[in-house]
Amino acid sequence: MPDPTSIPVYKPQEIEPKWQLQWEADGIDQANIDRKKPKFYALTMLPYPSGDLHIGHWYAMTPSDARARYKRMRGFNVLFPIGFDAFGLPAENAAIQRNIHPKQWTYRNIDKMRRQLKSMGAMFDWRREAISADPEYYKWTQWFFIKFYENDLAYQKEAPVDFCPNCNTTLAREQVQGEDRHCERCETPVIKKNLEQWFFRTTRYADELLDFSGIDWPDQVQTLQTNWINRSEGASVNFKTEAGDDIEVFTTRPDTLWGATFMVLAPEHPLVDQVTTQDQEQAVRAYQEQAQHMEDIHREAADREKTGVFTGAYALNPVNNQKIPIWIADYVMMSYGTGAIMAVPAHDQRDFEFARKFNLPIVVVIQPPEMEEIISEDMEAAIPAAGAMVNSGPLSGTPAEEAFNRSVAYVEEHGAGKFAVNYRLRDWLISRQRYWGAPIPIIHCPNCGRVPVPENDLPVELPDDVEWLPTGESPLKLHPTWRFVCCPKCNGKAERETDTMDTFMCSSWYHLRYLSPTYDQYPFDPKEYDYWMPVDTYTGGIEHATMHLIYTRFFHKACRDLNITKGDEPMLQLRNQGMVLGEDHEKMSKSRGNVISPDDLIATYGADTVRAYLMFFARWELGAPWNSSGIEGSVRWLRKVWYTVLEPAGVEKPVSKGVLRNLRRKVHQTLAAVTNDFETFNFNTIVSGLMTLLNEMNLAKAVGAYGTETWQEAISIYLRMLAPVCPHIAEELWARTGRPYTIHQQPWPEVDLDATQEEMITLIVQVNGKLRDRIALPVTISEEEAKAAAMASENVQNFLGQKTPKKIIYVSGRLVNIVL
RNA sequence: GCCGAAGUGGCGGAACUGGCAGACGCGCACGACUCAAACUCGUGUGCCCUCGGGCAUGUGGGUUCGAUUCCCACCUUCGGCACCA
Repeated sequence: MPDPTSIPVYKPQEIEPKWQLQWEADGIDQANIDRKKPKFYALTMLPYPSGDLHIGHWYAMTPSDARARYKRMRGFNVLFPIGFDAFGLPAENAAIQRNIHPKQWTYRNIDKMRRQLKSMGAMFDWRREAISADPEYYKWTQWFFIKFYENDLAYQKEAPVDFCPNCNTTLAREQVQGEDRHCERCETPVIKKNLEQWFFRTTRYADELLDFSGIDWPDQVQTLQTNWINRSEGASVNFKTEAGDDIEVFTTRPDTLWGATFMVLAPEHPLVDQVTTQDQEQAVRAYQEQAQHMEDIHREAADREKTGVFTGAYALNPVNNQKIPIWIADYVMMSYGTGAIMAVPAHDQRDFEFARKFNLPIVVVIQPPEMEEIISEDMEAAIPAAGAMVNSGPLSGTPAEEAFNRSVAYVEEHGAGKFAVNYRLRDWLISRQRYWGAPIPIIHCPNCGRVPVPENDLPVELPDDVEWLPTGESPLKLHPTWRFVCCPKCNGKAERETDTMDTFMCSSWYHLRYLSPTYDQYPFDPKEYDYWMPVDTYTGGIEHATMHLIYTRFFHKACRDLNITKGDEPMLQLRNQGMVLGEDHEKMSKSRGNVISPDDLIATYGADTVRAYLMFFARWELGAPWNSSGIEGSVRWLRKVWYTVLEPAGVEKPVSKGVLRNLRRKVHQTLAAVTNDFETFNFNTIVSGLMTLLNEMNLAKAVGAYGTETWQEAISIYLRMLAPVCPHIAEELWARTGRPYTIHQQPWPEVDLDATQEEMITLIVQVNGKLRDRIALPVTISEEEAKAAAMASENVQNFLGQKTPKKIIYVSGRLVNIVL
């Protein structure tokens, strides 16, 4: 009998740092161009350096790392980089609250998080780390801005923008959330401000962004992006006021044009002042003021009663020259379409409600075939359905199918409008009135206008000596020297732009900076680009569906058109993980006190156990609540792995061939399943498969399989399957069983298909679809033999009684169903 | 209101292409080891039962020899959008 005390104890706290240092010293995770191998660029969304790596980071990154490791063992040359999204508001808030410079706060946090990230044992190539707040990084962020500016993809305009009074900065439309339109970061309701702001022309790419045909992205993300962009086809139609001013409207129902009985402008519409008559001026002003106050919170709540005011002016319906009143009402949004609508109360519910409230005429112009003739006086609601056109002058009688096209053709022929496409997507507002971001590299010159900073002068570095005064203005505006410069063109007195860029700008191209973070001739080394791009698998949270993931696609396409990048899409495959909730099933937060700290977990259990549990305990894309006792299962599993491999069996009797054949079958069946699961992101069944196999191995070990050739193969395959999930223990056991360093550069084992074949089947015997018996039979059984065996079953006979079966269904090798 | 996702034991979850529902793990119960406890190991664990079986995958229908899986309607939860013209 072996002496049990001679078996070393599994001490993850000892072996994990040991291997991490070894791997780093040997550079086994360094990714270098190697044209002999197929490349694989695996990317996990870069973290914000908040100062503490939380369990959500681990949950997102561990399976991504495991899959990258798996791909490497499959023979790919894998790039799996990491960096930090280091600009942004929290650093500045810390500066104000705790009197620490944002740079210092950020880089201190990065140091801490780098240590925490390393404790995961991920295969990050740290030589490629990129930090968006480094001048060497944001030099290129600024360079991209200038390229966009020079090619009319960036522009400045005064616009009503969403402004967070708490964060003291503007927000992109998608950073404003909920019915009360609050700031995504601090939940303060936003206000509207008219400001000169910088925008990127994302709308130019709206149509192309709707095309997902070249990429393997989750349906959910495609849906979210499609809804966000919200493309609608219709017509833009020009209405003239009696005074001759043009009011352009967009409509998706040009077939209802003859039913337009009034017009509505948004209260902020620029023409309102111009068209309003003297009589109505006071009422209009009052309404505008009221709308401006309301706007902040309630205006977009759909169930409000309609309100509005007549401007006193009239427009002419271009198709029938009818004189129709122009109203203003807050149910028309300045931010959508043209901020003006033609109102067709008979066929639009909102217009209907408005017309009823203010006694405006309702004219039916569409007659759906299945309805009786509609009398406008009797209507209780608008009729939005399609139908033949009626009361529509020359187009009366046009059937539903032709109504759209013929009415568009009609307005086009009469010069009143044209076919048009409208999007909900808006241009991306990138200006931020904050310090801790990449300065927008523009100089405002009284003579030359907006002048881009010459490339040689990049980066426009952030000054370190800044003060935070409670004025609500960016410290850059208050800096005595930074702001005032000479114009690069005329050398006259000029001023720098003091807005910085939205941090989503930095994260739109970080996957390119990873390729060559120290390269100083260009944002990236073209050689590296040509080898590694595009990203093969991108992983991260679904919350970025309508922000980062739209921006980065836009960015790539814009750069493609500027001959900077190649191909239509930056990331071929996208997968999203879910969220780890607290044990109370609530979202983890400090205030709830339900936060699980990964640092504590690795101190207690070791990284491998935490990795294994995170991959096992939930479906990755869904997430689940944390369970403190659940992790004990992973602890036991790895301990069992340890002893299964290292502890001799002490069984004397010779093992049977059947046991070995059975073991080998289980090993190769598991290998096939695990391989498939890695490809399809089913991480939880990878671990459960390995647990099941370990149990089988221990059964075989108990009857003498230990030490045989089959056992050796089982161990070799088992450890290699384990390596991506739990890299440290796999390496340790690989070394302790005398196998060559390093397990992480071993080939993924090949499935022996012959070995996976079963010799026996369990035939399921049903009577009328209900399970009545199970019979073990050789896999070679014929249909007749199987049916005969089923009929011979005692239990089946009990159910059969005197009856003769109507039909006997046979599913080869699986089941017999006897139908009475 | 519209769009999308998800509903399976006490819990997290598994189930290939329509074919044994509940793999794996947690928890729980009992047993072994121990002076004792923890650890570890073993056994059991959907519900009901007259021990033959019956009922069970959100609810109600349907298709089928057979449905967690396909179809229809509905309910609940979560996410997104929302007076979108």
